[in-house]
Amino acid sequence: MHSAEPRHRDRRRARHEATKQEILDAAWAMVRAGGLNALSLRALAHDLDMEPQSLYTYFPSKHAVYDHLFAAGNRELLDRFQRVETSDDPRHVLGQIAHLFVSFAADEPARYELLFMRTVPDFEPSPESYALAVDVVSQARSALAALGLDDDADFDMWTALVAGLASQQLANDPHGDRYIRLIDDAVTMFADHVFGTRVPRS
Amino acid sequence: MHSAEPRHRDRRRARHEATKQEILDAAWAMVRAGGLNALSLRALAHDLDMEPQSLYTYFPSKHAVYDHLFAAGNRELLDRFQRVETSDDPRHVLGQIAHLFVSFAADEPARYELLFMRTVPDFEPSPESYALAVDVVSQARSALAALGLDDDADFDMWTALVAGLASQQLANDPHGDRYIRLIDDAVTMFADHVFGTRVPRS
DNA sequence: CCGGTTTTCCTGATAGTGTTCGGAAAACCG
DNA sequence: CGGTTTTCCGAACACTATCAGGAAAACCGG
Repeated sequence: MHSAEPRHRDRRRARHEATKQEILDAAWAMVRAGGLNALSLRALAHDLDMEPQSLYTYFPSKHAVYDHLFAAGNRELLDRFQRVETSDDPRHVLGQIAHLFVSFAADEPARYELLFMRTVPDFEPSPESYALAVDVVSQARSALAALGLDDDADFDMWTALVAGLASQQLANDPHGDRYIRLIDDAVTMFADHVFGTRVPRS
Repeated sequence: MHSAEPRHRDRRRARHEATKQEILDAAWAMVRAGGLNALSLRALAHDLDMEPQSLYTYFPSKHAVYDHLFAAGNRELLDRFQRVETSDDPRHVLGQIAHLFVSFAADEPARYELLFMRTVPDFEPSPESYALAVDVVSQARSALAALGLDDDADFDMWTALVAGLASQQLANDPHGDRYIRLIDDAVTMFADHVFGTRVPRS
């Protein structure tokens, strides 16, 4: 079984993909430094010692760059999901997921905003990238289903709670842990609710 | 006790404020129709049959327009807060607040985004407008305190929960009620948690 | 009604954005 | 070396917010 394409194509593609990655790296750096909307093709080209128009050799538009960042972000999140340890204690699993998610947000606010808030005007992910986002959701959904939570309402409640903690953390205390430290309590609250346990308060 | 300023000043100010309001109305319409970032000074001026530069007679910048919308939004929200009925049942009060807030978001997504998400690049409210936003928060805080919830952690948990419901509603089902119908359940969950009640599930 | 003051408005220009076109330059490989 | 493909850039377009200066208009006291 051999490739139908000549090898020099591969090498060209390799170079192409290489500089494409350079552009994406520079884009990440720019976005990390100045926020999602600080991404400018002119500044990006300047950082890479080229003219802005040259970027169009690698990406058909600025939104396409965002789209790649979007896809990469979802892959990273999906990857972290895979690392969740299974456990007999549902609360332990829920706690891991919540921490995973809020940490993902706090680690790089811009990335979280790109994936979950509509911070970039008019940006919509491509079908392929959107599929990754759907994967993330279904991953979470099946993780909860494995705990016996197969009701849609329970899932929606869970996502609202966790997303609420994440976005409040970013908005009100981006460098602190004001909402992060509420996570365990939130997990308890949610678990008590869906599993039905007595909750006397000290 | 008479005014120190001559009357013609008042009349000029009146006209000034009148067209200022016209601009804001047109801005609301534009934002309502096409989202927060659809606000363009050129289009705005066109709608009002004037040149874009003339707008600068009434607002020093585009952000100043946003700022007025921001302030008006906060006043509206504050107003709705005032309408909350007092009750012996804390859950009833919490339910009202939650519904109030999520409805406020669902009624006009753009307004909610302006107040609570950072959808407009580089926009920051003026000190006066920000003071209104602080008022909203302290209003909510004292409403919860009146129910015996004077712990900061409880308040943060509450805002995270409600904000999570609101933002998920806007993001995933803007024209439906997928998260709105979870509100009562969310209130129960929160109340059970903070007040410590038994919650067996059917 | 007139004259001076104030307010409003527009013409023209600046600097910035993403993007398209067309051709030159460079890289590549048989 | 020759021909093909890929990469790059100069010029230009359409759009954005905004600034400067002067003309037009509104206003009001005399």
